[in-house]
Amino acid sequence: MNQEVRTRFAPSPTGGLHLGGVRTALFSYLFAKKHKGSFVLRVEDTDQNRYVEGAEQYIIDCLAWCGISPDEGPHKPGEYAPYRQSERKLMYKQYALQLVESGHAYYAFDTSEELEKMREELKSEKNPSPQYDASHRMHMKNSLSLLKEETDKLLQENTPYVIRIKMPQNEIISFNDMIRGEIKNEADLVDDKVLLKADGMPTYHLAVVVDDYLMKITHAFRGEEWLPSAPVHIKLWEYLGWKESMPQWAHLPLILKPDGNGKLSKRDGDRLGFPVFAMDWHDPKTGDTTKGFKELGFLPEAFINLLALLGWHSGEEKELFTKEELIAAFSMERVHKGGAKFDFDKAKWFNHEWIKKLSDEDCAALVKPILTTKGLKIEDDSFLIKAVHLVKERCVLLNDFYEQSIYLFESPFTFDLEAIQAKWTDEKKLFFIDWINILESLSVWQFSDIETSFKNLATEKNIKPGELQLPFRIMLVGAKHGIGVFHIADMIGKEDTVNRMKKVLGML
RNA sequence: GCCGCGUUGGUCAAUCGGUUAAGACGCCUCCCUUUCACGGAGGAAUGACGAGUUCGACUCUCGUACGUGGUACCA
Repeated sequence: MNQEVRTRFAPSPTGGLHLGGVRTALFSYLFAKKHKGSFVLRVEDTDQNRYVEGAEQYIIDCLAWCGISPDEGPHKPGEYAPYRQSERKLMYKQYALQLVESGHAYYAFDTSEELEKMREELKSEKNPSPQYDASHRMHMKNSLSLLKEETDKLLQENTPYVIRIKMPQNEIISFNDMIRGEIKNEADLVDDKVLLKADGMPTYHLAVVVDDYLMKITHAFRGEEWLPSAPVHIKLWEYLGWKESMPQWAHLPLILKPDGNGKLSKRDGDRLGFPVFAMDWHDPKTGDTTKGFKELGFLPEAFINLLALLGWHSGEEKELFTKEELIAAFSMERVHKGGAKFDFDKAKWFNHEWIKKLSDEDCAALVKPILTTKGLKIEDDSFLIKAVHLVKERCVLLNDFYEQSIYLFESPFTFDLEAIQAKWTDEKKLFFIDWINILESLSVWQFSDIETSFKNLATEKNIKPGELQLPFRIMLVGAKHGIGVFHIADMIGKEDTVNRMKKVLGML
């Protein structure tokens, strides 16, 4: 069977897009592209209580930023539209009813109070979470326990109901996971999950099966947290008569918090000072903004690169991959089973490497808006490109370019005079006075002439050039950091160089 | 509680029965640079535990421990 590979990313639009979500999307994308297939975005908005305004567009924006845009989705309808589950509401009901008719599902009329009462009464130390399953369903109010006339009457009276799957008894449900191999579950241990809610919306369980079938999904990737409900989905595929078309499942390992154990949450990011969302998320309900990798100064190339290496490994020593290289190298056999702790230091290392790989021109284009919003005036793009070239290797995040290059654009306001005064002498002062005269007489202002005149004069005055470089640096930068001093002088020009020198000389 | 999944240095990880158990991040030392980085050279640091299979086990099997996920009319 040479059918086209189709994978999907199916998030629910309830808030910011988590690292783990992006990685699931990334792996689905890489797998699809590796096999020349399609990657679909399906919005799982079946819980109307959790719907958050703007979250869907935000997800689309995040994927676009990462460079893993879906081939089909609500924003780009293909032949399986609509891609929003709320808009497919009516389709699900017919399948739920089909299941009732074939005896694999049933109506349940229990109110939430009754369910709660059942759980409360059955709860014991040995069984802290009683389930709605074969052992109890005949004691509940449903079309299995009720007479047919009673059920019909309730339905005619428009009594609210849900449709639940009737899980089989004495059966081992097994399936093959692409990452974990054969997974077995005892059907008796799985409860009769709700398929169709009282509001007519499907639950995830029904919707994921129906949509994966209708959208011809061939490989379904999702987080490990779905493993326990997989048997329900397997039975659904079977009961609906679609078993031959069931996608291959892959349950991805979790991304864990760096300290301790457990799933990485937004709270961990806040606590430990790093983002968890791909891009800034503005919560319309609380008005809060949560920082994203993009706004912190990450490159999308670095972001997907680091995510790909969290749970997957090529087997070779190479760690830096472009998206195309990831597509070429990706394989499910090399995806890990165990969860990976997120390491922000390593994440920053990836970004640093990617910044160094970026061309000066491309880098400058990304840096320009950052510098201008922080108040720097950039009149000349070629100057910016030169500046970027000079400071690039010391910037880990795009935002670092501001403090690493500000002295190329503006004169410093504060000076670390102590650093000069510690070893200051009259001879050194005379040196700078004489050197200013020489610099002012230079007809051409260029790196090599500046450096040569500096060294020649130092030799002439019998002072070690190194002893003079630190004071010179403080005059130009204000502090003990930055690129080579003669490069700075070259960049800021004769007038500015001399002015900065005179200003500090006057302070000593 | 029950069920599922997992477990190689601090972290990411290679190894698909035989190696001195790679490499990267981070950390430490030194060199380069009289700034800060980059770069270079070194260093410390790993198979949860117990059985079994085998000539031989990090690799296979079982058990234990630990961790984690699930146990909703949320996904």
